[in-house]
Amino acid sequence: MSRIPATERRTALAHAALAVIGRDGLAAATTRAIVAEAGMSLASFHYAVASRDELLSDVIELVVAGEGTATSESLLTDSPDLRSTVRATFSAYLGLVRADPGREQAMFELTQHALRTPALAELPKQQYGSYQALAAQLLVAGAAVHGTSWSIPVDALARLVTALTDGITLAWLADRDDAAAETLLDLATDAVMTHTLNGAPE
Amino acid sequence: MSRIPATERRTALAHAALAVIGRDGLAAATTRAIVAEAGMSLASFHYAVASRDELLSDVIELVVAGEGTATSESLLTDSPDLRSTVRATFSAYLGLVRADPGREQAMFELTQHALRTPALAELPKQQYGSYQALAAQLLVAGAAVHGTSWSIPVDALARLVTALTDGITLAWLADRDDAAAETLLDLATDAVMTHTLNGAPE
DNA sequence: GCTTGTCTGGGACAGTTGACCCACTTTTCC
DNA sequence: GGAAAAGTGGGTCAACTGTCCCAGACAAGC
Repeated sequence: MSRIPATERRTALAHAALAVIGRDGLAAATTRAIVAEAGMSLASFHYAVASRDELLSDVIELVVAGEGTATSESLLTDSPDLRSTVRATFSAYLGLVRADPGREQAMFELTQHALRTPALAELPKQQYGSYQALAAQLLVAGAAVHGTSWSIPVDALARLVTALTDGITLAWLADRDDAAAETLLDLATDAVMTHTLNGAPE
Repeated sequence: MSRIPATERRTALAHAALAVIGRDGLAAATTRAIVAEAGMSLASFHYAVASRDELLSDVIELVVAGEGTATSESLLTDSPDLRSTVRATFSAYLGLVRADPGREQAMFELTQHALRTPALAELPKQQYGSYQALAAQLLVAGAAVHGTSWSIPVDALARLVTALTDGITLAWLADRDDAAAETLLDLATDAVMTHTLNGAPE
């Protein structure tokens, strides 16, 4: 193993941990599994980071910073009207979930674990703030493209969008029912489109 | 410890496990913690159940059977109109979450663990089927009381309601923002009311 | 060139966990 | 009443986990 400064090792470990969690789950992300994924020796772990929980904190910060979450570029499409845009964005998101279910499940597992761990209890708040900020950004951009705006505060609508995507994801993870998921995407689109300035859900 | 038949011990262990998971999380629900909660000796555990995962399977079946989930009686209220009923039911649900956050978190943890465990992988499908059936039941009952019905299949609407409640719960668990949760309840109500026969969301 | 500080590898340790074994007691049933 | 079955308790085991230690290798600065 070549010599790598501790700070670099730290971020490499966080990335490795995220990979392991996505593939095998949080419970399988032991210190040994993480260093194996990163190609390091076990001693490097505690040289770079004080404890496993501290590394998990780094992992969540990684998620908050946007990695692990989809970027707005990958979700925002150009469609003839706002309704199509919203629907296409929901659809693109579901596509990401279906392409890598483990990664999305990793987000839930990290949240649940952080909520149960006093030292990490503040992180889910940031995590969901990050999600909602992404949703808000997409909502503003989508409305702007089609020269419209929303009839209620974007923050409130962003929270709705985040709740919907979480719910859509959990339901699909549980039963993998593609048809039902598509129908739910339609309803989610309706729910958002109710709050356009012109008001008409059609 | 008095003598108890193995089948009774098995259900008692499942209830104890659910209590431990709700209080301390799934990771803390070790065989020793569970038997301590149930007031049994460790040997009784493996006499009543073959493995820890088998007991967790029982726990999820408990959830599917309705325990751990709110009953429709506790959620269905009588309100002057359908919109008020829907809104009050959402509100009652959020009240349950706020009263015992750990219990609702336990549901998520059980789902995530089951999804990662091949032997339990089928259970989340039943779990979410159970949630959606409860939602469908509430939707039908609510519409019937006010002499209306829904403009789309109840199953599809039930999936939307379940997705919304999951999303509302996760967001509240993460940031404990009561005001934002109330606003989100309004939007969730709008999303459901869009699909009444008369159509008007007002 | 040599000292100082940074990094690395292998090994070790204590604690916890799921599982299990065996001797014992209690119930059941003939 | 006695044999068979059912249930109980304590102790034990191997595996795994997070953490740490220490001897050595490398890089940087004087």
